Amino acid sequence: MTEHNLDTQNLDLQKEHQQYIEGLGDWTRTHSCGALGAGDLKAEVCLMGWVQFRRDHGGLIFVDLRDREGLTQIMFSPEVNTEAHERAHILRTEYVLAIRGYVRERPEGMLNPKMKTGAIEVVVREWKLLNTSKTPPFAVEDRIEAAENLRLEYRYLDLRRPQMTANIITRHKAAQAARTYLDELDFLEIETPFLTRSTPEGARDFLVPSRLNPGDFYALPQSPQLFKQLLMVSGFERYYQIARCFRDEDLRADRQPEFTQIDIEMSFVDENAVMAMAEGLMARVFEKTLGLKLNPPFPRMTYDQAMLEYGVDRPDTRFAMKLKDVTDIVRGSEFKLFSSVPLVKAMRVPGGEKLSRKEIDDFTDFVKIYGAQGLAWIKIRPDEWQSPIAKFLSNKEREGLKAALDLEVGDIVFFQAGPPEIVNPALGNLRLRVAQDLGLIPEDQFNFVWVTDFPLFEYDPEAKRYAACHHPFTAPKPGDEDKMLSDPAAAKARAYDLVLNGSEIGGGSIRIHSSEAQSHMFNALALSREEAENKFGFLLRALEFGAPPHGGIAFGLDRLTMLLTGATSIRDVIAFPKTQKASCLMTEAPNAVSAVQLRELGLRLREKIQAE
RNA sequence: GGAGCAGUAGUUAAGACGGUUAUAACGCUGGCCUGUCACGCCAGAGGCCGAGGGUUCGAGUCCCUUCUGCUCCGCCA
Repeated sequence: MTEHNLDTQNLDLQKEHQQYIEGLGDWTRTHSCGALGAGDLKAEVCLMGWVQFRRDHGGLIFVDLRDREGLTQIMFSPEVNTEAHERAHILRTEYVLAIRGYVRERPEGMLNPKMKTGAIEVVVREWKLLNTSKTPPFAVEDRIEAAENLRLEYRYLDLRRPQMTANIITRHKAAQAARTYLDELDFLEIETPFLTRSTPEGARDFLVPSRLNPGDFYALPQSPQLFKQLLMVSGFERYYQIARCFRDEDLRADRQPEFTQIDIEMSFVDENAVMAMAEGLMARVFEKTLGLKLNPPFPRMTYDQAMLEYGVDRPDTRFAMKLKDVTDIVRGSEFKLFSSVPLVKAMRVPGGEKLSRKEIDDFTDFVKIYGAQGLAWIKIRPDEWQSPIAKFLSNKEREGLKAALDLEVGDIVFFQAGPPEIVNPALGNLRLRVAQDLGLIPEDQFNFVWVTDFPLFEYDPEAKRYAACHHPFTAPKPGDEDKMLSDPAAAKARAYDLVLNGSEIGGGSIRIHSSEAQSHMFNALALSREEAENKFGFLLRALEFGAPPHGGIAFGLDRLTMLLTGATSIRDVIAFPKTQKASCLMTEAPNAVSAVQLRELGLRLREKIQAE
């Protein structure tokens, strides 16, 4: 969109410089720009890379040459090669060079401690211009200021920035660590189809029209779930795949329409075996990417405990500030709200007494996002409890709260009262928000926790029926089979999520492996035999042919890489991500297609949208 | 489907109550410079103020519509 103006930056000059471009000839790169150090002194080297900065002093020219490994200062001096030095005046940012020269110690006092290779420099004997470059639309460096839409439009330049390069390399290392770990444990990497059958459960499918079957559609997989179970029936015993998955849902800072799972399935195992394997996998990934030693086994927490103490099913355990159910304590309170709702929970914030009215108002607005009506609070001061609701609280209620929450002078207590489906997310998310604002979350800490014993079903108030919480192939906890019909809300699943610093990075379950049990599940879901047959017939038939007990887990590689790199957006760990409207600013996908293409597919657009 | 934030030289931003020729820094171009490292100094070029409409004598500024990016709710088994 700014193409023309961008061209005016140095286009004429760059065109003029193109006459100096040469081929590689017989030159071979000997080192990367991040590799040279004091051990390479006097070595004759050949480097190739991009001009990061040039410092042209007229007499001497310094260039920081960049490749994916790092930066090395190279120096053009007329005393070494007059012609090479003279020609080097044309160098501009992002020009591509090959240089031959020798490594030397920098002169006394000229070391650059900020640079990994700051003790040395390469004196250029001869060089070739491999390519010129337009002036980039934003600086290719880490202290980035460019707006994200510009970065995404010129993604190939954004990826040249050392931080982005490092993120993609970390992602590679994580994937590679997973591959070698699983290979060592005799897992087989098996590909499953991208063009598959739409199963209108769960997320919205991306659909692909079939030219050979006019009117029919493939769906891109939301996950390889059914195929990996079928591979267990096939007897492969241990499968993994670093699998792309597709979901046509709205995007978030940690959600893209296509994302990558480390997808794993095992036969003849229970949940402990899957979890132990997963812990070893995490240990390997953290060792190979960050050089960090983890200490499995990871702590475990039931879903019920997570909801009680953290209000969310993915607790961030790097800090306390646990929620407390105080319903019974304030049951008879004169504060009408507290005595009339099903649930009252409280959260003590140590040192929160210093929060200003403005900050509390902001928190109040924050909980309203989650449907809360307001936010009650009490400041614990030496002389009094300062609060809009203090006057409603009896001495007995005060004593009860004090004991339950271990209240101390200087604290603030926040309350949420209402139905659990509002109280928990409101207070659980407020916990994170407050901790962030007050700096209570320790950085550089990796706290894993398994969340187990998820409910098997959740009630869908719109459809007025129970739906599978995980997916309908998840096995119930032993002993809960009867509850599936008699008390669905109480039935627990053999499902587990791995949570790291409040992010769900993996989840899985032990599956149903008998067709009777699977029929029982469909019964509980009020799915008729015909519906079940229509949607999952192939799986049901497969279960009738000797399916082994099996279960598995899938890790979100993107989210995992976010945590490994400290990236705040999933887009920063994906080479070519989509915007919030699911478009690619670089390729301008999605785009209109020609009338011919539509005709071949037997499709007609409802609203006439002319394709170019 | 909904809420919020943002959009002004290539980039990042400033722009008091609506009032002369829209600022700055970085980048870019030219010149000078043999130890810089985000080199420095001097000079210069560079603008559809996201788009469309309205109010007004007059709009970057006020109003309406719309587009784009970001964050969030819903959604994501």
